Formats: sequence, structure tokens, C-alpha cells
Amino acid sequence: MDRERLIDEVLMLLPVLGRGLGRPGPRELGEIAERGIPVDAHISPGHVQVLIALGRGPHSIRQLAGVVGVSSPAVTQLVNHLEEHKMVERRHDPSDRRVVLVDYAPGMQDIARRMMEGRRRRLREAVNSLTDEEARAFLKGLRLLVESFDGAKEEAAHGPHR
Amino acid sequence: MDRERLIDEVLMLLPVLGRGLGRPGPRELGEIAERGIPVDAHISPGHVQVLIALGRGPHSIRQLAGVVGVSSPAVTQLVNHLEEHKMVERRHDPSDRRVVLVDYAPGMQDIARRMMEGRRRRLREAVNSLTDEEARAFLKGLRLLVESFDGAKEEAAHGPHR
DNA sequence: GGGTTTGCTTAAGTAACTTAACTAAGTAGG
DNA sequence: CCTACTTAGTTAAGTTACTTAAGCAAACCC
Repeated sequence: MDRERLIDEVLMLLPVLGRGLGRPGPRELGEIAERGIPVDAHISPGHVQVLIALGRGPHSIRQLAGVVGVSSPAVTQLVNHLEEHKMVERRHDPSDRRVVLVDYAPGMQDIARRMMEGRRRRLREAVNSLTDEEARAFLKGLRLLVESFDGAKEEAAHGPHR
Repeated sequence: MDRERLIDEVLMLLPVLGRGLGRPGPRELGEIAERGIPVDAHISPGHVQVLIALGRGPHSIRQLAGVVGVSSPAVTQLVNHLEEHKMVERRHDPSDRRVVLVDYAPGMQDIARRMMEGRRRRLREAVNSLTDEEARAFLKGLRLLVESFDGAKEEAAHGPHR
């Protein structure tokens, strides 16, 4: 397939995905409610990213900002929201009391995972129609794309003529 | 690779891409300005999608909404913005005067393409590090994902218990 | 030729970011 | 140590890209 046409199609599809990820997914709230957990939370892509990142252990605000790809004030707001809904906790790093360590609230790791299940289910359907090889290529493409955007960010930071 | 971990990684990466697509790309405005075209426009992913869609000929607002994946009021606003900057034109379909046909403003097709060149360049770099086979698998994955989100949308529209 | 439907726009509201300005904690030199 | 600088996080204010609801005008339908 012609590369230029492929690029056009990717440019058409990527924003659709970006928006789609933002939608709640109809069932997720109801399901959690059935388990007796008071979640009227609206979970955005950013929230999902934070919850997944915490799966690899506690993170500082700054670390989360890097991983999620947004500014620290944005992470502060994401964490505020998750904290209000008792999904995560803040505590101070004892070795450096400036840094705020964010972690799952006690016992919330599994529940957080279930909260994301609606989104994960749809993703799983899509990924499962791919062969192992295709899945690997797909992920490779995504990573390359992310890299290229990171590059663009730095380019912008150093000024257009550098 | 474990599918579940792959899904987590995709959930981490997709929002990053969604946001990245939104950034202007530092050079693009300057470059256009050099060509003497007065573009102080801020071009969002939605605008890019509209401009690409028009490459396949004029579209009604409703058609654009479908292709771009947003509501018609949103398209109205996108087109307003593009029209203010003389990128596109509105005209009435003579056979049905309700429908507004959107098309490139005269001579703007090439220029529109150049305006998107910054974004396309970064995308091209990424895509060009893929083999033909990988590129095909990547596109296939993207399409599947988009489908799965479209499905979710209808599911939501018909109510959660249907 | 009234009544419904369809296509688009206008209006109003919201979510998720951004940058700039501030506070508090750690670090280093004299 | 205390003053000056740096780093981590939050608060504040503003922007953008959407959403739904309501309105208007053209087309369709017996």
C-alpha cells in the first residue's frame, strides 16, 4: 500500500481513537456500583493511565507527568479526582518531604482494574483479532509514533530554529 | 508477548497519541507564512481530519461528522474556523438546499496539504521504520480499534441493557 | 397545504488540558 | 547557620474541543 495514503488514513484514525478512549463505556459505572463501591466517577483516559502506571508501584507526581505525557498541574488534578473517589492515596516520601508519592488506596488495586474492564474488554476484542506477529507490529508502530511526538515536543521546547 | 500487558500498554500509549496530534508542530505556521499565506490558524486534529476528508471530494456537514467521528455542531465549528482562514468554502447543494457542501477554497488543496506537512513528516518517519508487512498490520490494528469504539458508541446509544 | 422529518446552526455548558505565579522543602557557599 | 538558588507540588486563570438542547428552514408526504 502506498505510504502516503497510509499516513493520511492514520491521520484520520488517530483522533477518532483519542476521542473514543475518552468515553466512559456504558456499563462500567453500573458494574462497580453493584459491588457496593460508590463510584460516580467519570474516568478519563488520563485517569486510566494513572491507574495503570500505579500497577508498577507508587509514583511521584512528576514521574506520573512523564509517563502520562502531561504537565504536573494536570496530574495534580487527575490525582485529586481519583483521591476524592478513594481510588488512590497521597503520602509524602519520608526521604524527601517535597515529593508526593501516589499509590492505590488500600485494597483498590483489583477494583481499579475492574473499573477499567469496560475499556479493556473492547481493546481485547480488537487485539485478539490480530495474530501474534500483527500484534507485535501494531505495538511497534504505536511506540514509534509516540517517540516521534516526543521528539516534536523537544524540538518545540528548543525553539523552531534549532 | 502477553496480551494483557499489551492491552495495558496500548491504554497507556493511545492517549499520548491523541494529545500529541493536537499540538501544532512548531514549524508549520512559520513555513506557511514564508509562502506569503496569512495563516495564524491553530490547526487541531479535527481540522486535519476535515482537510484530509475533502481530498476525496466535497462533503456535507453530516458526512464530515460521520467521517471525523464527532457531532454536527462540532463540524460546524471546525468548518467555521477553516472558512475564516479561507481554507474551505461552503456552498449549498443545488439539489437539496438544506445541505451545505464543504470544499477546498479555490487553489487551496495543495496549500492545505502543505499545512499538514509538519504532522505528516513526523508520521512518515515513524511509518517508514516499519516494513510493508508491519505497516499493514499496524493499520489493521488501528482500524479494528476504531471499529470497536464505534461499536461501543452504538451500545451506549441503545442503552446499557440491550 | 398543514405536519413531520432532516440538515445545519446557535447557544450554553463541561472536561481536560495549558502557562504563570505561589508555597514549602531541600541544597550549597561563605 | 542564613542567605540564595533549585526542585516538587499546588493554585489560579484561561483556552480548546467537544457535548446536548433548542431553533430555523428546506424537503417530504399523503
